[in-house]
Formats: sequence, C-alpha cells, structure tokens
Amino acid sequence: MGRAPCCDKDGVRKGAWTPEEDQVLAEYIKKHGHGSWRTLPKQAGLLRCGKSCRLRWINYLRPDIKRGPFTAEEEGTIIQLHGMLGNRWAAIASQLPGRTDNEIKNFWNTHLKKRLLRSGNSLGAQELSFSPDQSDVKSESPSLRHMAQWEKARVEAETRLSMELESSLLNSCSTTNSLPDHFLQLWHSDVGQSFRDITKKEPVSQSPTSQASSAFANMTQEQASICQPKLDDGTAGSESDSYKFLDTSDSALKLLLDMPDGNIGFLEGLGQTESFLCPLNGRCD
DNA sequence: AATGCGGCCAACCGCTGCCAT
DNA sequence: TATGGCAGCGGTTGGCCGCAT
Repeated sequence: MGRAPCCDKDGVRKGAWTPEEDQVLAEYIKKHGHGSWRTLPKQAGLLRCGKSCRLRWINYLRPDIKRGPFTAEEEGTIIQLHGMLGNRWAAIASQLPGRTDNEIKNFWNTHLKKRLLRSGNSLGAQELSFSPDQSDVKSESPSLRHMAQWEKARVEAETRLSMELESSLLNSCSTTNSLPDHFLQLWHSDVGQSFRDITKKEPVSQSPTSQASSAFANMTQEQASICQPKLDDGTAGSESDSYKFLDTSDSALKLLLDMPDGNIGFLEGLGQTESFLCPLNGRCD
C-alpha cells in the first residue's frame, strides 16, 4: 500500500512562504524544536504540510545558513566531492557548513556543470565522462565509478599516510601531528561513512595490511597514542561521525587501513591523472 | 516601452531507507 | 519477518528577474 500523501489535503497552503509564516515557523522551532515534522504545522498553527515546513526551515530559516555567493574554495570542494560522490547533494552539503543540499544542487546545475562542460578541463572531463581508455569503468554504473575514484583517492591517502608515519616515527612523531590529511578526514566523515556503507554491501576479501598499517603494527601502543594525528582545524564532518583518529583503537585502525585488495586491480585501468584531491589536500606541488 | 528569452532559485513531488510495531 | 509510517533525499517544476531585442 502506498503512503498517504501529506501535501494534497484541502486547506494546506502551497507555494511561496510569506514573512508571517516564516516568523511563525522560526519562532515555534526556536521554542520547541521541530520534533515531529508531521505534527509541527498543526501545533505551530501553520496551514502547511510538515514536509514543506521542514524544507523551509532547512533551506531558508535555519540560523546557521550561510548566505551569499560560493567561494572559490567551496566551488573546488563541490567539484571534488561531486567527482567522488555524484549527485549526493546531502553528503556534499555535509562538508560545506552553512550550505544546504538544495543550494549546492542548484549551484551545480546552474553554474558548475555548465562551466565544466564549457571549459572541458580535466576535472570536468573526468566528472562528466571518463576518458576513452577507461571504457571498462565508464561502462559501469555511476556508483561504481565513484567507488573507483574513492578507492583511488584512498590508496593515495594511505600512501601519504604511510610515508608520513614512517618519517614521523623516525622523527619522534614531530611532524605527523601537524599534517592532517584532508582525504582521511573526509574518509571518517559522513561522506566517507556513506561510501563505506556502499562497500560493505560488496563482498570484500580481507586484505593484508598495507604499508601504513605495517607502520602502525611496528609501533608500540604508546607510540601510537603519541603519534596519532590531530585534527585541529574543525572543518571535518560534523557531529559524531567526524574524524576521530585520536580515539583510534586497533579495530578502528583496521577499519581505516585495510583495503579491499580484490578491488584494487581495476584502479590501474583508471589512468593516473594528477591527484583529483589536490584542492582538498593542498599538496599538488 | 513592450516583449521574449534564458538563468536562477525556492519549493514541490515522489522515491528510498530507516525504524517501530 | 512483514508492514506501515516517517524523515530525508534527489529530481523536477514554475515563477521571478534581468537582459537583449
């Protein structure tokens, strides 16, 4: 049985919100929180459906909404994340504080997509269609393409992490603390979680430990606790899913470092363009 | 000044996944 | 385990606005 529609009842207003409605909704939520969206309109005295109220609050009335044009940095982040995640606007929005999925979706559709198409730059080309020599990947579903991209980025990040760890071990852990890896932040954020959720559904053979995990394996617990990189820029994913390297246990390290080697082979066919994460990790030199 | 056109964006629609029962 | 209700998500639409003619 289908669900009863929530927005086609008589007496339910549609269309643009009036300032009065905005005020009623905002004040109600400030006082009581949104609670159940379904019952909110009645309790707040609004002739709107719950969905409409939710959307209005999330996209317009929320106090932490960031207004104004997207910065170049935000643009770069959107492009990179879209390359990895596709049209998963909510996941992308979770990495851009103050921006809503709707806003990002509109911005992508009206600005970035066109710009990438026009410029035909490498990222745009990568995003909009894989190069001909990647036909195997191209023929796969978008989610597989994005998985491949995620995996590639992760392998690169692990390589970096491995090098950093080894050098940090040699240097008494003096450098690692100041080198948060943005990809790994992402990996441990909501976005990374959503990707891991996808890969969980795939039959993945347990991999041998990577170089990086070997580095950890050779550390004593004390060393590990001292050398855990710190996240101090506060930009990682929000709430509970954010980057928690400081709390890593052995199992968490395994989660981070074990890679499904059965899935790596296909990555070699991707063609090694310059790391598409450059704008994120800031190390393109 | 009037009209047409295209871009932008807020809001709606319908599907999906999660959770409670 | 199956079912139904809900919130959340992504795609789409429609109206407004600015610009060109």
